[in-house]
Amino acid sequence: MNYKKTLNLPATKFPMKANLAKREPEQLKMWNENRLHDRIREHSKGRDLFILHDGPPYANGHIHIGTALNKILKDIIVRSRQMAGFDAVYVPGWDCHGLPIEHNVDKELGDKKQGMSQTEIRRLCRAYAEKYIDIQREEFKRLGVMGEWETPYLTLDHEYEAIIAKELCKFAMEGSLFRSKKPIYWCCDCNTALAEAEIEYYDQASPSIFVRFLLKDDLSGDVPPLTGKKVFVVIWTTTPWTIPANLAIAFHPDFEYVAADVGNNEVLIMARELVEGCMKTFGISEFSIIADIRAKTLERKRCIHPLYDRESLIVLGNHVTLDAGTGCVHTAPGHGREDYEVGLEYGLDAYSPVDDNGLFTDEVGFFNGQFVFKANKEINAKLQENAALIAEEKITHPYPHCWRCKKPVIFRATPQWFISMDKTGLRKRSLEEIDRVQWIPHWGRERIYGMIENRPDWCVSRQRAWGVPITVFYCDKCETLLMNQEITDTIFEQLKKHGADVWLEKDAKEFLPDGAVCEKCGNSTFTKETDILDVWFDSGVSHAAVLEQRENLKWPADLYLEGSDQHRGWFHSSLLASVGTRGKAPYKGVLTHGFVVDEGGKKMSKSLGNVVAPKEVIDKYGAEILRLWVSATDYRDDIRISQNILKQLTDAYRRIRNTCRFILGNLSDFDPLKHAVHYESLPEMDRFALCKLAELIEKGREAYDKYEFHVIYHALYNYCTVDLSAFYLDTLKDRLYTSAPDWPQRRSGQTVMHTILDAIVRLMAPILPFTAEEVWKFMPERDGKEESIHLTSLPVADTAWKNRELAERWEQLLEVRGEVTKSMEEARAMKLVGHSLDAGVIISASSDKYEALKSYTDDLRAISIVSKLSFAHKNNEDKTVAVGNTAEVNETPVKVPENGDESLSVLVVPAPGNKCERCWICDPSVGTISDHPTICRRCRDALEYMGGL
RNA sequence: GGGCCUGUAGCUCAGUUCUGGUCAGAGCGCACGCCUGAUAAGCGUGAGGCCGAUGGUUCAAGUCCAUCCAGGCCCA
Repeated sequence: MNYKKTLNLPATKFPMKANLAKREPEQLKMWNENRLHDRIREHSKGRDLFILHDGPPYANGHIHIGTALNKILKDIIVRSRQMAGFDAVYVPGWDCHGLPIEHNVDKELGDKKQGMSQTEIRRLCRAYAEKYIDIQREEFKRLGVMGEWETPYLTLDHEYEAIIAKELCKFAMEGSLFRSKKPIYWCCDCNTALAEAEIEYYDQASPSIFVRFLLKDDLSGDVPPLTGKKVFVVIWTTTPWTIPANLAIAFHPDFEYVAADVGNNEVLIMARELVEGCMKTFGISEFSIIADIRAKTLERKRCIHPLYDRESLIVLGNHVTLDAGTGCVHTAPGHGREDYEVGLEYGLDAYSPVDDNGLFTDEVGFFNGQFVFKANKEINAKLQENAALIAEEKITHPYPHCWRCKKPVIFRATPQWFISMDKTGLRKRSLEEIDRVQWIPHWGRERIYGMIENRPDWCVSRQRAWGVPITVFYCDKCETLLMNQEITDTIFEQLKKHGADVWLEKDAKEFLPDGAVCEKCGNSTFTKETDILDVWFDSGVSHAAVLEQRENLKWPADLYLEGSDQHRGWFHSSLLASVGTRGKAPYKGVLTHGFVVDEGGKKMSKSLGNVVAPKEVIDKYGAEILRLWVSATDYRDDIRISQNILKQLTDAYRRIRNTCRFILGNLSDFDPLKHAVHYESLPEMDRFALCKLAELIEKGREAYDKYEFHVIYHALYNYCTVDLSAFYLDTLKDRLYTSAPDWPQRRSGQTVMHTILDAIVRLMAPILPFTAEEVWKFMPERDGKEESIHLTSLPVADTAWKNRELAERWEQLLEVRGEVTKSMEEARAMKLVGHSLDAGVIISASSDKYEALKSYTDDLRAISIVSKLSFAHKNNEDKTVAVGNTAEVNETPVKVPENGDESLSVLVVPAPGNKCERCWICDPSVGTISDHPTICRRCRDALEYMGGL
């Protein structure tokens, strides 16, 4: 007789091989056809909302591993909150305006751009953005990210553009929007402003000049050795043409400065460290240091400009270095970024007497109308004439050039629009709001607080084409801003209807009420601003354009989740945009993740060749592996990825998958309604398994709540490996396979396995949505079984399952099992046994242990998976073993192992009796059954019960 | 150069704050062995770390302090 056929071996069509790269797209298709997302929305109507507001990725290029990480994290959160009982609506978005798109369109156009209208270029930019939105949308969907992909929010939507304008108008009406000069990169040849990204550095020869400024204020009070001397401060510059715009000289507050007497009653002030070198350059061999001067002493003292009858203020700034020059830095706030910054602190004007073509204006007198670079020579001559030029050389250094025409660019102050941080208390209110937000990790608070505390006013204007215009008017005569509710409403309606292009196409008067006059000077003609807005303003108002607009969302959001760089970016601009107009932060919580780096912790770069593309991972392993990777790491730090790490994750995935598969195989004949065994009737071991499951569920739920997914990954994985595969399921096999199908010990095991699988599949669903769904479909049908795992909820642990006393008892049994397996290994090494069922075990225990364990003899035998297990008393004095009934053993004991636990030792012997052909357990009853001489009594009973006899 | 953060076995993570002492752990991987009734599976045993480095505080430091090194993000 073929007894194998009488066993209940696992049977399932659930494939062992995941074949994710192929199966995932099919699953996606199916979800799409079944309108799963819509069903989930309907299903959760009326629940509390949980809103994770999507930070819009930039609609340019394919997604990279960092974008994938971000979106998967969001998806895990949305799915887990959904399954925790919320209505978690996720509306993805895209950031569509801005320089990179315009720049790429520019590049594609080349010379064709000449003669094209602003509107035509904008149309191309729009098409470009839309193209990449479609590409990225598919890429995100492929990751298994669920959301309203059919109706995402786009910053280029007409309504969104209208809201951008409307929010800006609020700032204008409130009085925090103002116009002021600020230096920017400017190409005199292309006649255009340039962004940082459009600058290319090439080496260039420049003049290098040292100029002395006569100190106007008398310093002899503070520094007596200077009494009666002519004191000069010496500066160095490579752009003589900015000397006419000099308004200050900057000193470092911490450097040491000295006064060097160079004879002729003249004294030069420079940084001590640079004196020697400079004097050589100047050709001055005879000099003596006559005083040390602290920078603080010089602060706010005044020098006389070498060319004009004007003062130059001495200021302090940390940007001053000792790398070159004199340690006293020529400062023209209209022509340098740091100059501008330090100028702001001292209330200096961003003076820039240069026009769009790079020609000096008539303000500068002598050089009026000259091109700045050409004027260098003449300026030097003039300085020479005024005895201010101490030295003149040539220097080759990297200098910024225009990306398009490759000509050197200049830094030049032009009028820009700003949102003031302090005029209306925006800074103060924002700082207060920061403390009302939950920052995860907690240090996010320090980071953004420091930034808001120290940042300058927000420059919101850009001189570009692809963006939302700054929809304001200012008086032609006095430049006063004109803005009121009526104008705001008109602008909003116009943009909502026609998009932002309408601002360029229509005349100013179409937006202005009849008879509008400047409230300051009464003039009735106005300039329509044509600058566009900083794209950070676009995305910064998403709370208004999305959260407030859509009925299924709410304001403020529960959570914003982006990389930690967004403390400076979106979290920052969103906070300002919201506090400035609503007085409150647009989010209750902000979660940040780190950046993806390689296995060595180095950032990814093409040159290092360590870039991992999401597509490659998906094609090779599947999106589930990428998702598992996201869940496995503590994303608050940098996140490492490598082939090695992915390999490990595929192993882990297989283990989880196989565990599910094994359970499914053993549930093939299980109907939960008919066969489930009540908790009270379960054997202790099964109740212990449920106790472990309860621990897992609680840990998992708590971890989801705290967004600590790596805790779930580890808990789930360890549970599958340690608690299930290596213990419970392995032990259960005998019961499942050899019992008659309906025997209670088998149904008990199935009941518990079904409960376990139901729980772990729910627990993994937010992380592994594809696999969870696949398993779900193979699970036994029952009344009320949802059609999709994603329509269910997270598992709940029955309070009855938690039984500490029982758990402690069984942890002890597991320890004994550990002793047995150790001893088994020694017996194996001696070739005494192979399969553990070949062995019998005699455990010698001290009296207390003996009493505690004796009644668990059968359980211990089962969990040790040996054929026979018996107990003997142990004599602690002489460490000899008294085997109770040696007749059972038949063979000479091999060894008394020196176990770590002195009170317990294990003796492994060949199992008594013959091996049952059916259940493989050695038992004396084998051979005693006349019709079935190769099986044991238990198997005979099973066969009889099944009607096989 | 400044701000914020990170550094425990080959890998992924526990343990690290307020609350210093039985705290050096888990799983994987690896090595060796077993099984062939989860089989492109399953089980067992074992080896692996001077807790980034150096100083300090303390009776006692992975845990507190300082400095340094390496790395990340954001600024300059």
